[in-house]
Amino acid sequence: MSQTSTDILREAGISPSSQRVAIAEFVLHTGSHPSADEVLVQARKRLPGISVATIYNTLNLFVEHGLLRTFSLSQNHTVYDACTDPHHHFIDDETGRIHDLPIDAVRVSHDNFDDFDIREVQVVLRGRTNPQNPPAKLAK
Amino acid sequence: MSQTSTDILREAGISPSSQRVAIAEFVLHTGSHPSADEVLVQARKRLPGISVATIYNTLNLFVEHGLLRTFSLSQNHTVYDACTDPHHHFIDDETGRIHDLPIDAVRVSHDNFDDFDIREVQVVLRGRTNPQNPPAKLAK
DNA sequence: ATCGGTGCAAATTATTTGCATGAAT
DNA sequence: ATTCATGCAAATAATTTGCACCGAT
Repeated sequence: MSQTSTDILREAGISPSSQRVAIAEFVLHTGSHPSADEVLVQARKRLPGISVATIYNTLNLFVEHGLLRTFSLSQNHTVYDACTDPHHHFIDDETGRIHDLPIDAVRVSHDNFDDFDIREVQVVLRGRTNPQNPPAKLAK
Repeated sequence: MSQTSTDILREAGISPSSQRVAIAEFVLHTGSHPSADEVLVQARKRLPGISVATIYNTLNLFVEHGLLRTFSLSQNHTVYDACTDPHHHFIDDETGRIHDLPIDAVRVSHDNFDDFDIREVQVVLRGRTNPQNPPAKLAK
């Protein structure tokens, strides 16, 4: 980690309270796409008393300051994605797990629409994760 | 309308109770992408006493039987989309309104992934709706 | 009378609001 | 002493569960 969470928060213009650092420590450095609930569990490992409301408010704050992006999946799951390089997503139908795909693995082109000014293109691929992978990858 | 809601429900293997018909009547025929709440309002116009739980349970039932698809937008909004022809979506940043795009207005190609078996490709474009349209379209 | 299907009240889960506390001037 | 930021309890909104009722056998 080249920069501490505290530094990242300061640079984003957020004052680094202990609660915020506890949350940042996990959510800005995980490759997973955690829900608010998962963030709560991890943050409590560092700061046991932290409240649910603070998790939500802090995650919203991070989103407003561009440190995170929300990603709204099927019904009951809003998920947070650390804003690193742009990428696309694959969602496993069975487990719901989200995998990042390199941006250039998916190409999109579209017509010009008179009525729409397009700012962002979001591609979600869905399907199954193959059990019979290249064996090397299965090694544990 | 070539087929009544009752017929559609029967064909899908759902017995057409009055509540279900009241919901189907709106949600299977609207071009909009209503939330559960909007469905509630419309269904109550036909059947004033219908409960919120019935709306949710019925919408879930329709989804299971392939009559609807859910579409999960930013945080607090799950929305239902009648399963007609495949299409993509444009979401207005300001209003949150969803517009359908013809399927062939967007082209996607992607690498073959060893690990993933892709069943569905979902493209969401986001941005602003242009106020300065071809004037004809603005006429009211 | 029993059983499966239906609808809804109540319970649960997710998220936001508003206020109490503390730090900075 | 006043102001503003912060965190959290409580309120609200969204969704699911489980049971009571009704119609068919």
